[in-house]
Amino acid sequence: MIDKTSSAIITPLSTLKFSETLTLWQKVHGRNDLPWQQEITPYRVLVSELMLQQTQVTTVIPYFERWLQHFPTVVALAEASEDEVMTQWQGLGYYSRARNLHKAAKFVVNELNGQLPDNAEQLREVPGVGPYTAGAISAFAFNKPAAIVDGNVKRLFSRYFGIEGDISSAKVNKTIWSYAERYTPTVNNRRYAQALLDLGATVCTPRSPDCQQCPIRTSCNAYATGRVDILPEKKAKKKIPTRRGYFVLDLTTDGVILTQRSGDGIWPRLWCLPQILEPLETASIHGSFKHIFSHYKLDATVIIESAEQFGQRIPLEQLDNYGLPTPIRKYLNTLRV
DNA sequence: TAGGCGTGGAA
DNA sequence: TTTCCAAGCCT
Repeated sequence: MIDKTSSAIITPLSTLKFSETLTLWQKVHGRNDLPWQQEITPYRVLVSELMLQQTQVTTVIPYFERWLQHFPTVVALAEASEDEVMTQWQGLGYYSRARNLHKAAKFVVNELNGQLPDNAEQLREVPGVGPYTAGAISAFAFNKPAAIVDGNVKRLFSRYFGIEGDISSAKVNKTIWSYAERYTPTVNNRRYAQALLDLGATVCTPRSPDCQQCPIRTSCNAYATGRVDILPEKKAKKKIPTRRGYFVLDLTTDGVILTQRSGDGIWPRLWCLPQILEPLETASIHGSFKHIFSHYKLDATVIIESAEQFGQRIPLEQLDNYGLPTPIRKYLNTLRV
């Protein structure tokens, strides 16, 4: 006897059929020419995964290529200076990732005999490697069974299984991980993991998903119930505040005064114009710029003032050897013309 | 546990 | 112009 209430609800594919369908789809429609998918090594996967945290593929590609030129091996990275590391990372954002990657390289060389572990549990001990990245390295670098849950998987699974509730909540997160683990195949994990990300990034997109191209739409809960545009559920975002900032410009023919910021707050360990709380009444304004961070807007004023005591003078021609925040670099570049 | 932490591309 | 948000992690 068929239960009328449940017969209206779509039935998910079996775990085996699910992974097989996605894997076959990926082979034809997925991304298989990304730089970190060639000459696969644990180090290359580690670098790519740290760079890809909250950052789009097209943004990462040039940084990844340059990084591998400068730091070809995990040993080379472990032996590099912090300034070299920050210089190579400058412009990519979320700079704690750069320090974590540097720490990770030292950790691998000094504590792990130069070898990344192949399982998620041990990978979690590596600096900068969280639950997603641990699974990703296990699957991508070693082709081992490992669950991965990132923004793509959350969106894909919340729609496919019809999971309601705030997608950022701990409860829903736990539910998604549970599905992710249950549906992880025992073979072809590299391609299966790539399939999840590719499907989420190119078909099951946040806005205007292309359901007609989806290989699992006939068993998708959201598609069957007309909730593709409703799931995943997100709570309203708070408006970000605006903060005012004052930066000191002390420029002579010998160069500009820069100071290395602390490890706390925004732009940790990057070189920057000295920042002050309040300018003197007599200070003259050189210019201004605005910048938008993830959590606040910066309305910056650049003051002309002596700043010898705040930092060191650096010739403009040598700026490329220092890691500078993007808006500061852009501002200084306007002076060099 | 919720907020801090960048930047740029796309609609 | 505004808004969203992207292969998250750390504290």
